[in-house]
Amino acid sequence: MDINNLCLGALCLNDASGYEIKKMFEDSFSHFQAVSFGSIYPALARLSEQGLVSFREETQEKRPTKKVFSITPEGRQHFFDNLVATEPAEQYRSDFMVLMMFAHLLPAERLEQVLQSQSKHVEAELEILTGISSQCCELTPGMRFTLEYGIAANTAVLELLKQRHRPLLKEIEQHKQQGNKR
Amino acid sequence: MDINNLCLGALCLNDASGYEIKKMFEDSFSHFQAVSFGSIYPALARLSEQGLVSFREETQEKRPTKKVFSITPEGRQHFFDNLVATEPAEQYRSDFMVLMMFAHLLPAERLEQVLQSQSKHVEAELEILTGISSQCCELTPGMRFTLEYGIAANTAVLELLKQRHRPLLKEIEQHKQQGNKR
DNA sequence: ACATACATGTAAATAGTTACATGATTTC
DNA sequence: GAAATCATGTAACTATTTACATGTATGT
Repeated sequence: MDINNLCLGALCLNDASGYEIKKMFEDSFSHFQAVSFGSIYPALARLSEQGLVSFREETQEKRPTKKVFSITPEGRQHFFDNLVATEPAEQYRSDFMVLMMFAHLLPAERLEQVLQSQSKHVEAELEILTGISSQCCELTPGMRFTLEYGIAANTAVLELLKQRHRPLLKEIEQHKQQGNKR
Repeated sequence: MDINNLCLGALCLNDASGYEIKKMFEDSFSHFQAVSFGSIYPALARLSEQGLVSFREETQEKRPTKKVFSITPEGRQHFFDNLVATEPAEQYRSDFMVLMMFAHLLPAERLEQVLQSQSKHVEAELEILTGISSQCCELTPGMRFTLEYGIAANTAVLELLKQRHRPLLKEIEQHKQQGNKR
């Protein structure tokens, strides 16, 4: 799903400025989609040209004037058509996994750091997800499901990380010594 | 981790041609790193220029001649330095999650398809991972860990998908009707 | 005084993918 | 006769990020 449709999706939920869309993404979508100002603003300009969104300028006291975008009926239809045609593809890119593939080349202290850092990262993710889940009551069932999904995956890998942390370090040290002997 | 270092990593495990590196990636790394011929061949050319890999041409009967690359001691050092400095970052991009965020906009049949397709996808992934795990005995402990990690995550979400599939469809239909009444 | 939050936007750089070009051999 | 596997490589395209440019207000 590209940035244009992601912006339309965000505007389906609420009217918002480019800046606010970025925040919406950081809060709700950041776990599975990335966006930056450099892609949001050009996308909103394109969508506006195509008549898929409209905007009004809102002057604020003590804050810069902002452009608040609304999705138009055509925009809604466009988003809907695209959504229905979107295949549920996924991709997971992980340098952590690459590091583990080559764990036998890493110094023991570095490996220790890597595992610790990964655990912290997964724990933090888990806290954010459970936080949203408990704080927000106005979520759609689908949104609630995305949270459950993230919690399930992260809980499982966190348990694995805790269980296997120490044994793994030992196994890898043993493996290194076997390699040296031969 | 960029394509240059990924190629060095592959060549750390075995001498290989560009074509074979692609296959190695498809077999072992595809779950967490993507590569294509369009990036591998230029990368090998660059690495060769920099003296980080060397190659010999191997003529084969009934097969095209291939360039078999080997990592040089400098290449090994370069890979090692980069590996130690690599932060264990991760990113997960998912159109499935986007679809679920907007599940209340999807027709019931399409939502059904999406959930089914996701389950199939996770099941397939799980089969591949358990297959590698049981067939290969010569894996390093780190490599074995990456398999365990993938299996843990996929098992957890598959269970969730199975458990929540039917109830979720109902909840979303209810939510749609509530929205219409208001 | 410095960082962060608010707010919009552009341009260069990056890093890849997709498609193309070429061609033998084997399997269905 | 078509599709898949083996094999290398280039070039155009795409989509994005990063950095820059500009400015106010608030908190530390």
